[in-house]
Amino acid sequence: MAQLRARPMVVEAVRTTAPCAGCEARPFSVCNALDLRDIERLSSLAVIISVDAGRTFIEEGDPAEFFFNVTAGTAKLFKLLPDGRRQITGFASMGTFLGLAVSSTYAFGAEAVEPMHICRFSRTRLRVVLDEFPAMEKRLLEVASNELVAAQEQMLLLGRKTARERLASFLVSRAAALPAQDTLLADSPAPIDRHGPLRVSLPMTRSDIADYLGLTIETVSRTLTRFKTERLIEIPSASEILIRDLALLAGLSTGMR
Amino acid sequence: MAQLRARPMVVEAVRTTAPCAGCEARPFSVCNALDLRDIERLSSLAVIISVDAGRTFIEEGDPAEFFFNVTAGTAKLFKLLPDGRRQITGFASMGTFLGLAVSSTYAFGAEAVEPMHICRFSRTRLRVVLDEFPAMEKRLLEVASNELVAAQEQMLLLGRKTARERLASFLVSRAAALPAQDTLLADSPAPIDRHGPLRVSLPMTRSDIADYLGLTIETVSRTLTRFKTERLIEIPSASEILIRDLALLAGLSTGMR
DNA sequence: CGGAGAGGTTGATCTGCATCAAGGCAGGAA
DNA sequence: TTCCTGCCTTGATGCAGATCAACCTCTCCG
Repeated sequence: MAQLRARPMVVEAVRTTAPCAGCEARPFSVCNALDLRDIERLSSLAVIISVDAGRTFIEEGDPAEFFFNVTAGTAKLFKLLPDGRRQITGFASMGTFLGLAVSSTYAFGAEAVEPMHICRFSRTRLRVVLDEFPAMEKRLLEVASNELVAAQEQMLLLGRKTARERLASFLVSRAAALPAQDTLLADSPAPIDRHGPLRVSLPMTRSDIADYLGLTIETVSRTLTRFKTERLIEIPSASEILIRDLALLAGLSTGMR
Repeated sequence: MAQLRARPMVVEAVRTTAPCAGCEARPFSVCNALDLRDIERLSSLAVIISVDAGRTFIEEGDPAEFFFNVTAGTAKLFKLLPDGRRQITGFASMGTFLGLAVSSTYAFGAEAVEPMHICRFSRTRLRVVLDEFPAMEKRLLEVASNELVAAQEQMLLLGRKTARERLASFLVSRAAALPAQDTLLADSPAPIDRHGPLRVSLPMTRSDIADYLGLTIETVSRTLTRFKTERLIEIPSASEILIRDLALLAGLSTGMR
């Protein structure tokens, strides 16, 4: 259970001032609450940074100087125990807003699992702007509320579900998040109850999945293999899963058998 | 792991329109963001209800018609799996605001563990008022952010801590929450690092504690007994714990030994 | 092309906590 | 008082998932 991990240093490549107006992530993010004129104002505060895969860009306990908005790539958010045990509390992808804590230090760390682009704001300066734009503050409250609901769902998973149910839940939630990731054209309201095969990408390692689900690498691997032999999924490559019957998997995730 | 539970009906005793001005819970709640004039306005929307111990007043999945503000007593918030497994996601006491979800249905259930007084607002009507009082909306964002941090801490507990560490964490967090509960006089910033004995009350049952920590009743009982034999705590009664060395317990809660 | 290293899979064994089982204890009703 | 009834404790046993240990399979780089 206890495994120590290296702590990569926080280094970032600052790129340029942000062109919010043409931002691809805007439709998915809190920034969308503003109209074009206000976006201009926001733009002046934002700095876009690039983060390499494996790079830690938020260190738990460090002074919380910035807010972040993910515009490309995926990060894992995590908390550590002194002996190195790790709990991943979530994955952040395009449109995710980070750094909501009221405290003056970050309550969690964040590390890129894929190369990322991140929009960075000074906390103090964004706070001033937020007072001018109540629409954005309202949007942030919505985001926080949704994350709270997701967090409660994850507590149910971690506290009461079996390994099988955890993996099933994970795959189903990945599948549910899909349309926001690739179907930019269709404006359909998320085909969650689809039956046909569904391709899910897993940019994170088995170790990350294990630390997210409160399991070990071995149990994750074994359980996925078992799903495969049961014809619930296919595993074309380690980072890609094909769901053959989403409804069945969804049932499994809540303990139906 | 699977135990079915009875589902008590939702019945509430409506009392009267709320006198927010003299509300004892106000210093602890979001309402404190408003000045006396605005409080008057808020008062007109609030209805105070009494809830008996054991009564469910929020049913998971029901239409989310109300916001709630706890003014007295304690509630457990929980999510259920179809087979009856339960995860308690938190306890709500004086000052706690409930019902933040954006969704149109409640994402969790709530049941009183002690007799309660609750301040109830119509969601739609409060929303209108919130637009007028950005200070309160801002306060809600703070509350949500803090709960998010607490939720992440709980995920770490549920995903990665041992039974001993979970119980230690639970007792320590109960002790940390103490000053807000009984020390109204002193304005000290929470004596978390105290060493002397510290009295903690546990209004919830062992079953509730188990469902909050992702354990069984038996493990909770055994672990507390072990703490007692190790002279870390005393147990004058089942609903009361005396912490003999908070610092030691706090160390235990993060895996130090 | 080969070799190294990181990540993934599979098998054998162990163990912390769950499950099953039996009392104990305190408070309320008759 | 005695008898419930709900909650808690304690003991014996079982098992899901952790741990320990190979081995496989990529991918990258010389």
